[in-house]
Amino acid sequence: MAGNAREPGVSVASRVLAVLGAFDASHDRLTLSEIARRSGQPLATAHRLVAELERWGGLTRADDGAYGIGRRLWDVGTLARVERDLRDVASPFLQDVHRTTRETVHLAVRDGLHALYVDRLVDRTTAQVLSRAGARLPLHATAVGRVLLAHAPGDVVRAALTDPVRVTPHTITEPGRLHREVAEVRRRGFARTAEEMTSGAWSVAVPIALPGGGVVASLGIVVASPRRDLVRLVPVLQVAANGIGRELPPGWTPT
Amino acid sequence: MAGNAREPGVSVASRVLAVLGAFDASHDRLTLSEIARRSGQPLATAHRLVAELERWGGLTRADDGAYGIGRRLWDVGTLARVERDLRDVASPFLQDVHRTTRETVHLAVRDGLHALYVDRLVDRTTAQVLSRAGARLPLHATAVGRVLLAHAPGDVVRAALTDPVRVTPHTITEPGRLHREVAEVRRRGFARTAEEMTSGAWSVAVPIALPGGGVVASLGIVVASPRRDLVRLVPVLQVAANGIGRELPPGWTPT
DNA sequence: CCACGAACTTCCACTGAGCGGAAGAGGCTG
DNA sequence: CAGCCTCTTCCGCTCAGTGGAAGTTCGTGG
Repeated sequence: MAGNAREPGVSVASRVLAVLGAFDASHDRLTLSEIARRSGQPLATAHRLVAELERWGGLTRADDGAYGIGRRLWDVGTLARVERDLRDVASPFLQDVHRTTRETVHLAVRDGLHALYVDRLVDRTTAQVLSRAGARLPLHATAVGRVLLAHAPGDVVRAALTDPVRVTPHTITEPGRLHREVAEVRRRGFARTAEEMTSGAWSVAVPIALPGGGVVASLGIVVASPRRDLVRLVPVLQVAANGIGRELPPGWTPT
Repeated sequence: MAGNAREPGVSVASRVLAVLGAFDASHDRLTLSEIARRSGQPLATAHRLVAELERWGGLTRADDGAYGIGRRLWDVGTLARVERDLRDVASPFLQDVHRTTRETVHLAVRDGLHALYVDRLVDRTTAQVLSRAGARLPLHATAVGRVLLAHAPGDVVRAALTDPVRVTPHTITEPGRLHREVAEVRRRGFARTAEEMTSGAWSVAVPIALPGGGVVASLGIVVASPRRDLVRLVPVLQVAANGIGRELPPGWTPT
């Protein structure tokens, strides 16, 4: 009489992926029950899948019973090709920028309606105000995001600027003003934000374009004080951005 | 009369994982047929799984039809906790070392019988002689590997030094000599290699230990010429390694 | 121009792998 | 020690998954 009312139409593969999807930047350690809840699966089902993933090395279980992403998935992820090309090419330039400015440097691409941070460089002394690599932040409230938006298709811009989230008291959320701001970014070639994503963080960013002209990523810098001369750093970023663009494989596209 | 002779005992989850397992450092782009072959599955089966993975964002398909690891898996991998803690803590120190020496810096942990490179910093100008982050190299032929070996359990040392692979003409492969070398590394606190893994690459490495004493990782530097004074860099590495060890969460362990 | 092969995509009916409710085990708390 | 939580194990029903085969697309060379 074992009960059974299996929800139909759900493939096993998608259940496995739902388990992985239960993890995100703010939930990188989950107990079995949390995984079950977040992936929308019965406990017993989650249990079986999690056990299998753990056996393979995709998940690891800590002493306290919580699961985390395992080494095996880490290194599979490492193989993601395009982000890797970009990171490899960009890495020395990020170091150059960091060396001359001593500030936090960010490299981001657009992923749908988010800025995806593919690399960053922080100073040991600097407060860890911002996103780790792999983080996704809204396009409208970050300098790199605005740059990416300024070079995105019209429908993406419209979607991103419809009902933008207020993140801090300084976040600009009026669509009209954001549209003007984005146009301005396109015109002058760099974006600027002041405490719109994180209190105590000011930022500038420039586009990274291929020699052909397509903008594929954005390079930004974040400082922890409202420096009047932040725009003076723009040329430094531009030199680095040009260098990165030139060294990327010709037809490079994100994803 | 659809034929059917399903191989029993193979779970769907393991099939999905087999697909992911088909990718590795030297096979980061695969066609459907290659995936099917490498994961040991019928083409139709691989096709279905791959399609589902692609829909989720775990794989991406390039214009030429080849599949690669997708963004979604990249960022799930990014969440792997422990390596991330280590990388986050170590990153500024790697930059310090790189800034003062201008040489390639490597951070590795032991994963079974391999040195797993969790981070690296290369100079733009330096020849890209070595491993990317995520690479696994043999323990016996790399400086970081020898350091890790010097602080590994006896059975690991024996396993690693049984029939060691010859990678270059300079690779030391006599087990006896390697055992003595490893003991020497443990005694003097750093390891040194000369073109044993890559021709034209010389290296030194030191252990990263927790305040409690356990060695959890290794920090190394690689140069492209046989500098007599390579050992002079050891103190720099040690300062950085001590700093990393101190900042790691108290009971930190790899994996 | 067509035959051939290789890689990919779609189809479909059979069947065992997966399902999940339930019960049991362990652990913490008041 | 009762109540509550999380985790683990069990098991018989059933539908999701399976994979051979046929169809499609593309490139090659005769």
